[in-house]
Amino acid sequence: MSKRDTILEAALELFIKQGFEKTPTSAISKAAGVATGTLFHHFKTKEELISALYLDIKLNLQELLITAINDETLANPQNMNKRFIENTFHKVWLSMISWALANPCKFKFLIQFSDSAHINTETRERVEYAFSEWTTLFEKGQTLGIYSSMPSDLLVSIATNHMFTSCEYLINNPQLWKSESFQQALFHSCLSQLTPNTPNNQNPISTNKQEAK
Amino acid sequence: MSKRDTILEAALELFIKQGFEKTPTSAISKAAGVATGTLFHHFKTKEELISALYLDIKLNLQELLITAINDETLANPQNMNKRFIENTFHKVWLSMISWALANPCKFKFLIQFSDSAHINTETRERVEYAFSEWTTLFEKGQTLGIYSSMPSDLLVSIATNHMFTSCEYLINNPQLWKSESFQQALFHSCLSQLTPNTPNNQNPISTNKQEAK
DNA sequence: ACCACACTAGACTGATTAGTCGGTTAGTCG
DNA sequence: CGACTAACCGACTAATCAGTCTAGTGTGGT
Repeated sequence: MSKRDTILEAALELFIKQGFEKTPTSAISKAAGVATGTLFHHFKTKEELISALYLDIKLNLQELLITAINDETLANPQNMNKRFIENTFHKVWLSMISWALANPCKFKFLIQFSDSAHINTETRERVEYAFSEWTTLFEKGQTLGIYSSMPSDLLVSIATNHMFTSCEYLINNPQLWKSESFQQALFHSCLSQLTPNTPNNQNPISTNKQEAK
Repeated sequence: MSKRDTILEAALELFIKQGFEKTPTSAISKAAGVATGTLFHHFKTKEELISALYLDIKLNLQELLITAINDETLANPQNMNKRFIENTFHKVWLSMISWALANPCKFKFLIQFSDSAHINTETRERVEYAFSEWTTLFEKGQTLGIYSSMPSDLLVSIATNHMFTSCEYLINNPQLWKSESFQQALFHSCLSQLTPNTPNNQNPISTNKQEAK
């Protein structure tokens, strides 16, 4: 592994344990087993190191989610139907949680520092483009009536945050993920917050399926 | 207003704008219009200032939510029925959002720093007791079958995060809150993610799989 | 008038830390 | 080989910042 990656890895671990402030660059280089000079050879400033780490992680995740969306799109060319949207959404959901469970440190980093003032706007913007595909998916779903008519960016936030919450919980309780019925319940929870407020799912007595359109 | 409060207010504003690290105590005292000595007279260390600010804000919010729960409890002595749970939940939800809209800075502070390593465990624990009432409410709802049977602490996390997400969105789009139908849709969204997975609103993806466990 | 005390002030200091610099090593290519 | 370059090293420095110290100030009690 390159020294650059070793430094990033050491930084990630220290940052989520102590935060940016309480992690001097000296501690990072020491943990990575390199000299201060090496660290500053690869990253001009501490801020650049933080940005690089953020980008590394965020791009890694975004690529995964984009892949999930595109795979589904390719598998289903006439992609404006209900079934397609539902499948894609489920696939993204699954990718997200699997990634978090496989990369708990990276996930924690995002949770802890996505809102942080240390990540500057420019860095953040270099990565947000991926959300457009995600937003498009919701807007398609809205025109088909399977999602609530609230603003689509709100739907995106709600869905994303539900996933984040789920991931956080699963990292602390990984055994739950083995249960098929739990997975279903969790996905149902995520999905149902996006569905419109129809009489149907407000009143459990009715047995009619909703066949909108 | 006491100098102590002036300092806390200035600190709050600077912290959410720049983060803890980039806000030296000198900047805080300057913004508050007091001398360094005064700041350190009221707070022994910078850390203590941060903790005090966190506690101030968090206790303020917790008290509000507890009040919302208790008011409802007093108004409805035989409190084990479905209607009561629903009303209480709605009241808490409303209190939370109203508070965030009325105190956007405090709200942002919580969002940004609740997970931060700067808030030590001890400080955090001094405040978490309030969640027990909240958890109890969900457990009652579960025994009545109106909430999903997922772990109750997961339900609490999911509900809380939904509210936080909603608040964040509303702070940036306050005009939406004026619409009665939007409020209803948003509340429906928050509530429905907690409801059990009945055949009625079950998602089609899981229907072809074995449900028994 | 006088004291006691909580509060205020801001220059100062010791410690820490981001980042530099001059020099060494390791790899590459003609 | 020899010349060039990128990666690496760690002692050093300039700057910053948390927290101290000493010296007031205003107020209320006696």
